[in-house]
Amino acid sequence: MVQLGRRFGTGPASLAEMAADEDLPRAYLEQLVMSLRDAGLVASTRGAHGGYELTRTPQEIRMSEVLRALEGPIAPMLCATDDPEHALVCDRSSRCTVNVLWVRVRDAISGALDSMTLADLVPPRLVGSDDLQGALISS
Amino acid sequence: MVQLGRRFGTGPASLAEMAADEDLPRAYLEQLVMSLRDAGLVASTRGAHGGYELTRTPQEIRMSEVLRALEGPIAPMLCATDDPEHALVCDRSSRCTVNVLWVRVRDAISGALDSMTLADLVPPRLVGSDDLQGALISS
DNA sequence: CTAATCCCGACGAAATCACTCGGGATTGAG
DNA sequence: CTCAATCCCGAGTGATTTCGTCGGGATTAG
Repeated sequence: MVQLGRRFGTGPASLAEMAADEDLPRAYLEQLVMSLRDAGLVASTRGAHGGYELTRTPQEIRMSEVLRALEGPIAPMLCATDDPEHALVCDRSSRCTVNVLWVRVRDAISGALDSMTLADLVPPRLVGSDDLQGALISS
Repeated sequence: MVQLGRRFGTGPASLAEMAADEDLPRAYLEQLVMSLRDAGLVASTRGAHGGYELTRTPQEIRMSEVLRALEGPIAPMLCATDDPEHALVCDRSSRCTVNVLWVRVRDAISGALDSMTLADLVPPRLVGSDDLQGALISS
């Protein structure tokens, strides 16, 4: 996703390119990207010169969305999951008082993940190139 | 630990008792308790009528300590671990910008875990017993 | 002495993770 | 039209972790 964030606006990037850049096996990367596509975070273009690209700007993509797409609902424990669909009541729930702890932990994680967007992780362009002369002063 | 918190001050509890109360296999519970003992959270008494008990009051035991004892250092990823001993720099660290995210997540988890003590999870004694008549009004 | 209890190392089944494999479907370029 | 590039997708694999079992030794109260 950071890859795609960096290339945002320059057209689709193929799996082969990304795999080379990130030094990940192409077939594995494919699986990950399919999850991201299913979640609506990236769009694919099929056929020659196809590839993947973000469906929104990096600023608009919260890391919580990315993580949920890749790893499923945020849930430090089964009894404290994000997703009401998969809410699971364990058979100990009557006696068990620990659930409130996991809910707090989950909310802490969600908060941290919600507070960062993909843009926060896309490495800033290195200064020094001549098209950015005023950048240091103006920012 | 919640078990032991409830029994705090009433002498050691044996594995057999706790296993029955919590409906966990005794042999497995044993492993967990050994970790807690190694971490100094519980003390053991050997021999007949032996067992385990907390070494501090429930109020003095942070849940972060319990979790670290049972699950190891708090680390959503290897590159963002709590414990400087086991700090591991992954071979992608030069290109990878995601580390800051994991550090934030880790700190969020640590914060949540530090903010709760075992006492927060020990179920309050049920009211209605005659030695607590004024409790409802005074609280 | 003996029964209750902790101590401890080894083993095992099931789930998960990171990944591979093989082939089918779609599309742009020549 | 054809072909190469590319996405689509289900199935399989090996390492690791998790949750648990097993068997026996050491210690101590009664």
